[in-house]
Amino acid sequence: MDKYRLLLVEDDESLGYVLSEYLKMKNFSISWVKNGKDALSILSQQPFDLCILDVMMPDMDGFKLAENIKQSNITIPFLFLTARSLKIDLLKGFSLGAVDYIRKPIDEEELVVRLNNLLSILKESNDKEEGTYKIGMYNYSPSNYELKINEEKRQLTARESELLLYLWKHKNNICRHNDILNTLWGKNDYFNRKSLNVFITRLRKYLSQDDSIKIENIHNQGFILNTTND
Amino acid sequence: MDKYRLLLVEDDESLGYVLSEYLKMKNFSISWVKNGKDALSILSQQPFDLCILDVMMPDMDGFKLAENIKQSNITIPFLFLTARSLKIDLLKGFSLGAVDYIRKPIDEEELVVRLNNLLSILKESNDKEEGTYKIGMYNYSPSNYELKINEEKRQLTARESELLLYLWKHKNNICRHNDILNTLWGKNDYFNRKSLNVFITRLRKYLSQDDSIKIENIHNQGFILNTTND
DNA sequence: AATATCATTAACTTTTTATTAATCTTTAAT
DNA sequence: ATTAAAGATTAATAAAAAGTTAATGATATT
Repeated sequence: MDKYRLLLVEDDESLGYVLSEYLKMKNFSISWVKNGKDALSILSQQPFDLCILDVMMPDMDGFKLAENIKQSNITIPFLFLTARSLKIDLLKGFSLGAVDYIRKPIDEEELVVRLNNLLSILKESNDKEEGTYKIGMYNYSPSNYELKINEEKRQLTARESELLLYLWKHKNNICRHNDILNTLWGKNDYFNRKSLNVFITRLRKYLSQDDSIKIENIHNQGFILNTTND
Repeated sequence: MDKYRLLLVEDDESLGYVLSEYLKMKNFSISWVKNGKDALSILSQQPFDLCILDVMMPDMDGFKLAENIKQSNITIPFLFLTARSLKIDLLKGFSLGAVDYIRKPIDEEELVVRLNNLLSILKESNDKEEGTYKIGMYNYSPSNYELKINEEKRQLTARESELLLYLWKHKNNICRHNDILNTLWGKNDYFNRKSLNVFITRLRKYLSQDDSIKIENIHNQGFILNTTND
C-alpha cells in the first residue's frame, strides 16, 4: 500500500521530533514544519492526505492556520492536536471543519490507530485528488486541468496543463527547450519549438492577472516560471 | 436537512435515557435498544446511519456485537462509547472497524459535535445505493433509476443510470473515457466510445433544467460532471 | 408472433486544438 | 550600427474528436 502523506505543524521541537520520527517508523510519509507560514507554503506546493495542526503556536495559531488553509482554496483534511482541553476550543475546532480533535498528552500508538482509521474513512470519499497548487493568486489542479483565479475558472487543454505543470515543478529554475520538448513532445525539431512558443504565449495570457507570476525567456536556453515568493 | 438515524445500544437505563432524549433534541432520529440481540434484530429491519455501541453489557458485549454485525453482512458504521479506558480496548475497538472510540464520561455537547462530524465525513462515501442524491435541483435515486425535478419524474435506463452514478461519484473530477468504458461497458473501442457520446448527450438533455449542473468534455481525456457548489 | 424497449451503429454537423504560417520585436554577435 | 537568429504574437488551417439525431437490430415482454 502507498504511504499516507502527513503534514505535521508543530512548533515544539521535541514533540515535533518525536512524533515525526515515530510516524515515519509507522509507515507514514511525513513533513514537519514549525509554523503556519511554512505550512501554507508547503501545502501550496505538494499534496498531502492529512494535516495535523498544533493549536498553540506563536504568530499564527492552529485555528488561524486552518482558516487560512481554507481561504486559500486548498482542500485538505486536518485535525487538531492540542493541550487545550476546554470544550469551547473543541467546538471551535470542529466548526472550522476539523476531522478530529485530539487532546494532549497523546499516546503515540493511539494516535497512529486514529490516523489510520480517519485516513481510511476519508480515502473513499476523497477522489485521490493530486492536490491543487497555488501559483500566485491562481489555483491550479493538474488532475483536472483547471486553473482558477477568484471565481473564474479556465479549462486548460492537456498540453497546456502538462506544460504548466512542468514549469511549476521546476519553478524558478530554467527549463531548457530541449528538456521540455523531449519530455512533452517526445522530439525536438524546428516546428515543435515553434509550437512551444505558441503555448508559452498562451500560458502567459492565462497567468497575466497576477504580476508576481512571470514566464521568462532565457535567450537560447529555455524558460523560467518565476514566482516572486511563497 | 434530513435527520441522521442513530441506533444506540446501551444497557444502562439512565444513561440510555439521557442520551437518547438529548440526541433527539439535537435533531437526530434515534432508536435505543438495551442489548445486542435487540440491536441485531432492529438492524436487520431498518436502516441506520450509525451505531453507538456500549462496550460493557451483559450477555453480548459491544465488541461481540460488532463482530456479529459484520458477520451478518450488515454494513453500518459503528463507534464505541465506553468507560473502559485501557489502550488495549481502544486498539481492539478500532481493529474491529469502529469509526471512533469515545471514552466515558462523555460531554453530551462534545458527543453531538463528534457525531455530526463523523456522519458528514461518512456521508459521501457511505450514501451508496439506498439514498437519493441531490444533483443540483434534481433528485436522483440510483436504486430505482429515477431522476426527478420538481414533480417531474424521468425513468432512466440501466445504462443511463450507471453512467450518471459514475459521473456523480466522481463529480468535479475528470472521468476518463477509458475508465468509464472499462467500468461500465467492459471494453473500450471505437464503437463503445461513440455509444458513450450518445449517452452523454442524453444525460445532458435530462439535466438541462438546472444550469448549475454541467457535463463538460475535456478534449481527448473524458468528461467532468461539474456541480458548481454544494 | 407482434410489440416495446434500449443499446448500438450510422450519417452528418460542429467544435476543439495542435500545428503551421505570417508578421513583428528583441537579443546578441560582429 | 548592422544583421541574423531567436522569440513573441496573432491568425489560418486541417485533422481529430465530440455532438446530435435518426435508423437499426437485438432482447425481452405480452
